[in-house]
Amino acid sequence: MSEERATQLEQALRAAGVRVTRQRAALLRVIAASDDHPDAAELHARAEKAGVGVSLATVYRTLTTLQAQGVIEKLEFQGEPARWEAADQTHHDHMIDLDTGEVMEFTNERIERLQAEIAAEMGYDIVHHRLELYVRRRRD
Amino acid sequence: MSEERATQLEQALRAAGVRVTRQRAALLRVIAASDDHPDAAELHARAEKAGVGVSLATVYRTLTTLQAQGVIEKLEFQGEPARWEAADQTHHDHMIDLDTGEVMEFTNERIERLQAEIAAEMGYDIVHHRLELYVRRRRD
DNA sequence: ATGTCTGCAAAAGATTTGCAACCAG
DNA sequence: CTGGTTGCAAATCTTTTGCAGACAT
Repeated sequence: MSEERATQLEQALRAAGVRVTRQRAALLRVIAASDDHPDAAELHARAEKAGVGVSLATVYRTLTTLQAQGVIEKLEFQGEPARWEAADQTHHDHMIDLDTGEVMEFTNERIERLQAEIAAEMGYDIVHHRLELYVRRRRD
Repeated sequence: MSEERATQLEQALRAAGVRVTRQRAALLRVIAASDDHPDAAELHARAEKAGVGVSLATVYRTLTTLQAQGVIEKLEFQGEPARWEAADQTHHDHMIDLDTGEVMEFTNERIERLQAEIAAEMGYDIVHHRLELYVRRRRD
């Protein structure tokens, strides 16, 4: 399933004039198989574990390329290296548990709408936004 | 006005057991006098321009200290060095013009409430959050 | 007096880049 | 074949830190 998704993306990349190298194909699969939010070093480790040699420099370059192609999204949580996630899901924001480091996803249509309204009122269009809730489990 | 604010903060710092050195007093004034969102290098430059010698290392250390005291807040916009702002204003979020780099502030009570509701529904309390709108001026 | 702060220079951590060899289309 | 890619190592950029001397209280 994530395997076919990866293959599907390869077509799109080639169509966009981006060469599908051994390294890129591997990273595409590693990302498609990840349901968490790995950083560059972690993706590098997973590719190696999958038996594909890739340099860390190439991992960074590939991430930038895939982001430009709209295949992945970059997440920058407070004070940690950037993390990445597949961009095929529907839009969502993140909630980070400060105690466990766990990252959860959520969506709220009303917030999205309000944001657009605020920008519009001030004469702007939103290109993208970032909403992160840093939380702690409620203890009662 | 920002001058008295700075003096006022010095009292609070001393009361909290934080020594008010020449460097800290200067940075306090530079920050109180800034209505934009300067980064460490910029604050360093402004302090120097004000005639107070401070090392960049001390600027960083001081910013961390002032943040811990709740005097300033750290802003981390996409891919730029961290910026800082005085924490005396009421809470607000930021809107960044991608073309000009201009940073604007806004507040929306409804969004704040919705965020709290979302966290509560999932069993969490919000410690702090980050909402940034990356925008482009609407052209019609 | 004394424990906190500072400056300097070196270190650290994440990410980027120059260049020669390599390989996808 | 040939220009886009890669690996390596070095460079960059921001921020942090060890240490010895300086200073606020």
